[in-house]
Amino acid sequence: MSEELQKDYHDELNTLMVRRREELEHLRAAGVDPYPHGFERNASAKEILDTFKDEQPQWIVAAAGRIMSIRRMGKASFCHIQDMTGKIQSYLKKDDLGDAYDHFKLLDIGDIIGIEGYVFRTKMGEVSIHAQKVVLLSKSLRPLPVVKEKTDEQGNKVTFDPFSDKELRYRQRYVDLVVNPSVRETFIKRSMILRQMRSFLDEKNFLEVETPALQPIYGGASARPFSTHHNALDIPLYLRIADELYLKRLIVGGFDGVYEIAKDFRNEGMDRTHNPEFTMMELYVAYKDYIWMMELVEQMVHSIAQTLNHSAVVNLGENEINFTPPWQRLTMFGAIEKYTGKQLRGKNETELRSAAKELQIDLDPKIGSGKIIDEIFSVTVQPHLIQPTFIMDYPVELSPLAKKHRTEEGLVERFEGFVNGQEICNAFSELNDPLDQRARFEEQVRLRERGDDEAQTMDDDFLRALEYGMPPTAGLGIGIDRLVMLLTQQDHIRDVIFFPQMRPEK
RNA sequence: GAUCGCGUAGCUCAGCGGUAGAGCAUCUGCCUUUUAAGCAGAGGGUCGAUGGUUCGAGACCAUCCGCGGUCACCA
Repeated sequence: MSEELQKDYHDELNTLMVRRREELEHLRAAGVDPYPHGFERNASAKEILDTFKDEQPQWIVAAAGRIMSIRRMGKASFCHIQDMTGKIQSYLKKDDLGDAYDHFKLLDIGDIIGIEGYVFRTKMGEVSIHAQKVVLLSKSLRPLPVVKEKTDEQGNKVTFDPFSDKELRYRQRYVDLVVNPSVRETFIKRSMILRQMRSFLDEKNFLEVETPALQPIYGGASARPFSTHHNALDIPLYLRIADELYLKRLIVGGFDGVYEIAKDFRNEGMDRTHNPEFTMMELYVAYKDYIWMMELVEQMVHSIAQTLNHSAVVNLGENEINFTPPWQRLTMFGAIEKYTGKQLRGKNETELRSAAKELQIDLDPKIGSGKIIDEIFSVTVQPHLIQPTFIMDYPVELSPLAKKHRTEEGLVERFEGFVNGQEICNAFSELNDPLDQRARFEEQVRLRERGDDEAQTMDDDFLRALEYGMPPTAGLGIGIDRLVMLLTQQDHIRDVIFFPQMRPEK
């Protein structure tokens, strides 16, 4: 490295990084382009390992990837390179490579190289590439965490010094992905889940659409929004907390089935199951109701599980979860009765409060009867809902956008799906009576005035749309991140989001 | 937001008042089928930051920053 460069970097770079910059200069001096423009590959690590047969004629492959380990033995070396499909070993010999072998000696773990050679099996039995050409494709200037693996006598993989610092893993997800193969697998599964969901919905001829993420009036859920400002219009705007009201406008507009997979944003706390931005799938289908929607959810989730694992069963800790339809169906009041012995249907607020007290549930004195029932439900019932279960028919106060129950006074046609004690979807027969909807909004406005800052706001344009007439419609929302957590056995939302929200560094 | 815990070499960690340590990685030498390669040697740190206590602080105290767990709010 030139003295100037060294001086420039000396204060801020550790010796490992200075060292790599020096190697870069040596390679350039030797006429090696450390950042060439491409490399023609014809095999992946996995293909080579899966298809190699010892008795086959010589098979020349060209593979590329990141160097993950090097074992140098004087005039010959072994290294492992890793591509998207896995790792493959390569054997490099001075006799075969000449000058290129000397250049190889300047390479490090983390560099990206291309290797051409024939596939063989080493004395120790590992399928490897006997290199005839090696070319540097990208010189790495930062040391990669070195994670070593060994296979013990029982055939189990033992990992040494895993890259495990959570802060580093999330801030530098690119490193996490390079070094922790299971992380890469989880995100590949996330993609497969989304792909299967789309193909399931597309096959039913539902139309994938896009609606505004920047909204002058936010609605469709009970949550606090992020707010921002549009300079040219000089108006406040909100990041959407849900797509619901826009998608229903599209049903008014004459589409029979629309869905959107999009980010929603909610300005609330973060924990195991909450990230401020998260992915939601919402689906609306004209001329259908919530009973129809339950069957669709069962089928869809089952088809996703099946595609992902070739099985309807997912192992989650001690539980074996079976997604095979039909799922258990319970009404909300029926479920509470099943797990507490108490029948709360038709009880007034005072009676509900005393029931809660008997169950040793502390309640906020401000909340009304709907929320009291919800609270009792989530404490006494929800943890028991391990196998996929639909809970149906919620109190009207909890659901200002859902249609009144066709027979049960005071309830709405709504269901939530629960798996492993967690909610995975929310759906209802959509409220399409414009006068009823206006009254529900007015009730929400009253709640807001009483200090409930999560109550929904009046949306006059949405009401205008309903006044033109919306067909009977079934609607559904599925939190994609939580579904992915379930199907990939991750217990933190951060582990299914590539770049979870973090405080900025420094 | 409240509360508890953590922050030491590139990575994973030990040290808990008395000269900053280990393994891997890195560098030098030897080594042409190794695989946590091996053998011999070497370098590498404002111990998260700032104040304080002390003859002396990585360690004790205070404040701040970052991360994590739990609770609250929520999907």
